[in-house]
Amino acid sequence: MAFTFNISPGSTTPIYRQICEQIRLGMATGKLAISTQLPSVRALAEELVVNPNTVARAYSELAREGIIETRAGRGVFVTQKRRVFTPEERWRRLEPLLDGLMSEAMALDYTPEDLREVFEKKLAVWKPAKGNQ
Amino acid sequence: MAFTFNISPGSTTPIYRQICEQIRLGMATGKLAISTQLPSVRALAEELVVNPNTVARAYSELAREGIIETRAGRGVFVTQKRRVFTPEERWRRLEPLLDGLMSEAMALDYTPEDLREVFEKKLAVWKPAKGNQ
Amino acid sequence: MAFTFNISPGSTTPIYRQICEQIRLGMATGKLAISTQLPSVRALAEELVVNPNTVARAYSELAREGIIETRAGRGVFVTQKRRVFTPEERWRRLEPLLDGLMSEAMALDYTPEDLREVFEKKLAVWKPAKGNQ
Amino acid sequence: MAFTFNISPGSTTPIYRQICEQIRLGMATGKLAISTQLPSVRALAEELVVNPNTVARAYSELAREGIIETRAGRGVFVTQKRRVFTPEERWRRLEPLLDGLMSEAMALDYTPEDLREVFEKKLAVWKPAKGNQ
DNA sequence: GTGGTCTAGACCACG
DNA sequence: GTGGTCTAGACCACC
Repeated sequence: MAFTFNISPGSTTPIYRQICEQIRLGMATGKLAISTQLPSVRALAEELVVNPNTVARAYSELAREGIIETRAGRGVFVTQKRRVFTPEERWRRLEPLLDGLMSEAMALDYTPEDLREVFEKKLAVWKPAKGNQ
Repeated sequence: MAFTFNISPGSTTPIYRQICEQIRLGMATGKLAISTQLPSVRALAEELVVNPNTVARAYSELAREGIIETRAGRGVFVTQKRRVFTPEERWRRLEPLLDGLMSEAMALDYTPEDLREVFEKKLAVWKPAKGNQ
Repeated sequence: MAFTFNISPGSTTPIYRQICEQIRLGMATGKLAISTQLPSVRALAEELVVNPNTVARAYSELAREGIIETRAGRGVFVTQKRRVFTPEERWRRLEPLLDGLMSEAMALDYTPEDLREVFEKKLAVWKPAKGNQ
Repeated sequence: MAFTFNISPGSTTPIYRQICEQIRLGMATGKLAISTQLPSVRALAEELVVNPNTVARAYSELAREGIIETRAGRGVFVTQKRRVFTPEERWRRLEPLLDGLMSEAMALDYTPEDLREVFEKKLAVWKPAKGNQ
């Protein structure tokens, strides 16, 4: 499998979250199909040169969301995604990120138009996800 | 009172950051005009039932962004926004928030269309900022 | 030890700022190379006999300037310097220091020639910075 | 007398210090000759729209340095400047400002050449002082 | 009265 | 172990 991870240890976002994002992005873009096997915690940790605990945390996060499944003794696999949040729960989680984005954008003097532009650009990267869900 | 704050101490986003966001939103929507005096550190701390240091931190953050001005012994004032950061730095600060938003939205099963919709709704709230700066 | 700090708690300049200056000087003179790890907040606090918060404040100041990088759980590292501020902002921050210097020098009866001499002497100490950034 | 003050209340440098600087600069450039009478505390406070205490503090600072003299019931006058500091004392006061300047300049990514240039420019403004001391 | 700095010590997220 | 956040309360400079 040709899936490669891209982690920047110096970023402000935690490494375990970056790993989560990479896997979600991989699924979204179709690079990680359902039932694909992911590298083991140990293997991925070695590949990314990070602490195995960090990888384990990322996997457990994804497992809690039903995105991946660890089958005892067999490995970690991408699974059909289940919808586990209520609409209220989803909004409760998303809204602060949206507020944070707007607030920071305003502080940085982005115009609404500029912000929309970069938003759409980013969205285009994620969009291929749709067909896969 | 002309401006009321709304803080949730249990949130994952730090209190000082929530204060920053509230003030930026107030400015963006025109509720806080230029040269308006903000509540004193101690007064706001009492109102929000938080430590004065927490408020002070929020204020100093905003001051560094050039959004407010603190005059020793006189108080804190809303000021004409200055452009402080280079374009590269602005993007460097905004992009991770955008990535985080996309990633979380996808994890929550938002479709790109849903996400765009809530984005535009939020943007409309902030947009009045433009004419006021 | 590769780098020693020199703090005077009785000075008019805040301790956290003295720490910043020491580190910037270290980098400027090449004693602190890029990707060098700095002492941990707690370790440096103990060494200087100051409160950990004071050290943390100095570090966060430098991080905001793009001079160092703090990686959660791993430590603080010297980083490649980024240009963070707009030219206007840079001058806005430098000019008052220059004015203060001139004013104080004149109050102390320094002649322009004397002042230039000590200026050049100090500049020579900092100058090695250039090749290192 | 045509001497006018120029105070910015929003600056980071305290107002009383700005007043001191203005008067020193006035003397330096010859606009305030020896024996010139300065405005009274009350009058200057009104002119600058600041607290009279602030003006009083500036005057007392200058008086302590022997730059001005308040003659009971007659007013405040510019006087021959006396040298009141030992060489060590002078250096002890000047050096931290010089260090702060260098450190900030380095943090802002000024090259030594750039810094020298703006230093010389500022010095040129102060230079006329020489003939007057 | 105002904000700025510092200390002391707690809790949490991250690796 | 690391840094980030918050609280509590002190002292000082400024107005």
